[in-house]
Amino acid sequence: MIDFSRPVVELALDLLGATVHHGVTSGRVVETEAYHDSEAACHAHVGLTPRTHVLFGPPGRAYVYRSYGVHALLNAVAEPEGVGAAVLIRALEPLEGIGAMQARRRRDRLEDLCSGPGKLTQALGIELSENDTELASGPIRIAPREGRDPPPHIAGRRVGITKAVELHWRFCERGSRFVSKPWPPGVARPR
DNA sequence: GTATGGATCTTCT
DNA sequence: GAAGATCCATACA
Repeated sequence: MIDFSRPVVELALDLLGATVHHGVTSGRVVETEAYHDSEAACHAHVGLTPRTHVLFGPPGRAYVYRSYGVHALLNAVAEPEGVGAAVLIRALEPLEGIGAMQARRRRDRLEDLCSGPGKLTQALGIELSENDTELASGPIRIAPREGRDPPPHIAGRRVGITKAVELHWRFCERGSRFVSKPWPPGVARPR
């Protein structure tokens, strides 16, 4: 089992290589970002609101919210209840249900299916109604990776934020073709 | 190949 | 009324 109550940066590393299942589709996590209420980029930084109460709730639940009015983004709530923290799942390597993903995404290339936080929710069919569901028993499930240690990875700046950009809380599996872009400055793109 | 702007909605000012 | 943890089509080099 994954211990979602761990410190959020540790959990972000723990989720690299884990598998996300939803319906007939699944994918291997190759990119994550950590968010914590102590830093300004986190939604929970503003405190407890109707939007952020899931982040402050018990660990191991899904926080799904709408981004830019268009996309659903999937997070795993971390740290003990009362702390607002979550790991954003930013990219997956498609494993099962690839035909369904291709149909939902209207794209054929595997690299175009889950290489971004809005893309993977579309590919897996994850919706806002699944906000605040249990990751152990709900529609979205996350299975731990094989092996104890995280795969080789690169830490860098988080993407698409303007606050707390100095924190290197983004983790990419080294060498994966399925991570999102752009790459953070100063990090060579693997191929 | 890079650059730009539109879509569209929840939250907070 | 503005901003935002994004993606994609289009324009141009």
